[in-house]
Amino acid sequence: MARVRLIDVAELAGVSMKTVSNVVHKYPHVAPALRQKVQQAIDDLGYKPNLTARRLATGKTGMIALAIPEIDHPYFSELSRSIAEEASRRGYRVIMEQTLSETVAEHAVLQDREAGLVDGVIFHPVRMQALELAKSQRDTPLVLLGESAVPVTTDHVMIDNVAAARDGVRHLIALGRRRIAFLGIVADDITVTTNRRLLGYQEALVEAGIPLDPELVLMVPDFTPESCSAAIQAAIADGIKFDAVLCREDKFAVGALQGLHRAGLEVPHDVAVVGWDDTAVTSFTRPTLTSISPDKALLASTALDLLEERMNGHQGSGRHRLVPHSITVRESAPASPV
Amino acid sequence: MARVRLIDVAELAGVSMKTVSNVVHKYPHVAPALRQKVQQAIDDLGYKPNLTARRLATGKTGMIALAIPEIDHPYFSELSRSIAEEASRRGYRVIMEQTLSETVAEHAVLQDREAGLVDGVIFHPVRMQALELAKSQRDTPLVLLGESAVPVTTDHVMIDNVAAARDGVRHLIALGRRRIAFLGIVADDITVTTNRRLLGYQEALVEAGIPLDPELVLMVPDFTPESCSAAIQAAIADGIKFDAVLCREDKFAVGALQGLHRAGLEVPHDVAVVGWDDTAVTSFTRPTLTSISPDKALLASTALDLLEERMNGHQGSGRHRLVPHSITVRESAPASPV
DNA sequence: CTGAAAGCGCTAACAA
DNA sequence: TTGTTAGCGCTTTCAG
Repeated sequence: MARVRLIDVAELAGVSMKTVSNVVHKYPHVAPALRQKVQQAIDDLGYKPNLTARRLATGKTGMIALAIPEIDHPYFSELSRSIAEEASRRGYRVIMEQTLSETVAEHAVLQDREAGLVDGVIFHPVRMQALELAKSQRDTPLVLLGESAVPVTTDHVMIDNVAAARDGVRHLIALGRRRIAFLGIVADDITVTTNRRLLGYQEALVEAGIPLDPELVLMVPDFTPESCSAAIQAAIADGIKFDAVLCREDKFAVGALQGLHRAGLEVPHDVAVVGWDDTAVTSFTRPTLTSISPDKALLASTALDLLEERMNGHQGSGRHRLVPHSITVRESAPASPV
Repeated sequence: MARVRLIDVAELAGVSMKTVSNVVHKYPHVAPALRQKVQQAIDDLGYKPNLTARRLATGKTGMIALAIPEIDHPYFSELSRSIAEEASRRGYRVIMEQTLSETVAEHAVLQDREAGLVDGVIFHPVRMQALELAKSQRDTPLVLLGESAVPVTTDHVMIDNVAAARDGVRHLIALGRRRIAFLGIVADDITVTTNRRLLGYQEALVEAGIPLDPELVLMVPDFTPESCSAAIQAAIADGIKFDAVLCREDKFAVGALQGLHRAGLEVPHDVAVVGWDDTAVTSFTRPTLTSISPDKALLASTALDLLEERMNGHQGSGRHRLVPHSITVRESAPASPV
């Protein structure tokens, strides 16, 4: 069954392509009789416009690319959902690009691999540096997410990680905790994100007059909950005392919870735990997890706002938007002292 | 900065478009000197082929659509990752289509694929019936996932849900459990999937000579863990006795674990729990979750195998592939009796 | 309000 | 081995 084209419809209806096109686009000024006839022909033939051809003609693809490290990481899958919904609300389709945090894959995103494929790109880099990003010549609009790289030249959306970490620690301090650990620094992966969060953690401590204790900044070999659990247990075995843990992401907090449980400590009674990202896993754990919560929906819509402006020709220099965060209180670090 | 086109490169290099095209496509029979010169021009101009134009000319889009209910459901996000990786390995990009389990959105998936946007579609329906799917006009290859609708006319990949449920129950029986509950039937949402799993559950019971007890088939109002927790607690409050629960998905099992804990029961000692899908959450819970594990990677590659064959012109009738499953044993239902 | 025709950028058959 | 050119299917001036 060969595809039916615009011109086939035109012939059947005995009109020109333009008229068919007008009907397809619901252009108002078409004689009712003609519209009728054309619509009939469209239905009879089962005509569907070829989007690729339309794109070539208009220059707009109606698609955006979303490039993230991992589709199945809780934070990114939730963020993807927000972005996908927001995009579809605005009439865009989204093509998924998974970088797996690999440098080559991230470069590929910037190489305009999507040349002419998408109208714009939303990219959450983790490896690329601001400088590299700034240097890359692109002609497809780009909006950056996250804080790994913040080149002044490019539009960017993120939460204030320093402030958020500070808020998390303040919450813990309000609970009466003084020995607050930070989990964790991933070996060989000192990302900007981690640094920002660590900085906020330290600021809040200093602000409260609590001396910084380097041994409270825990190291982990990788990003798995298991490693975090082991790190917590090791710290306890080493005699390091702490009554709270601020975790750099929910999965770390999951590991912390497990490690604490195995060590025979009770959360939040003995140790309070705060996660980060407020993903669905926060309600899967025991106890449920208090977590720092970036406003993902707003993040998505802000990113799309900026991107759409660029796609519509906005030419100014890089804009930077801070999206609000909050802290969702659950059992692992309740609202008031236990 | 206007986009640079093939013809611009050709002019700069002083050759024809065809030669440039040959270089771009790494066609071997090009005089080295020319290749050199053309490559130079490409680099100087920063030429990137316009994929949309290429598509119009070739008729291949190099893209497939992946239509799933929810991007951020653990099972679907993990499946998406497998599919995205497999697709990219084969040179396809994937565009994400989220149906949110809505009938209109599912119909849109089938309309869309007529639009020349993608070369093929992988679709996990939950609302559409086999009949509707079978009726739909098709000129874009389609592969179905899941068991909601299994029209004989369409390629299809799934696991044997009846057998998998049977295996789950057998595992529980081997643990010495006799009062095995099924969680759960979602009100107003009697899907085929649930039915298959329920059937396997019943078969295994019958096979073991355990009488079926309708009150052990638990109802839940919706898909949240909270509702499952409540359902479990309500059952216990009603005096229903059980020593094991087979759950129709991991999130239900998470809820079961919470409900059991709140009711003061210990897992697996008092009640053993088996989840379904073997998603990452299985290791986030306490205790960790034994779960029925579909081979997601194989599911992804099988779906792409079928789809690629169709895209390459295969015309036979619908093929149905069963992908193996296993049961990943963790703490909630260990390998041997406790 | 409708028709004719010139692109959009690339591919591929056919020539040279 | 390289050049020419006719499409791919739709949009969009510009006439009529």
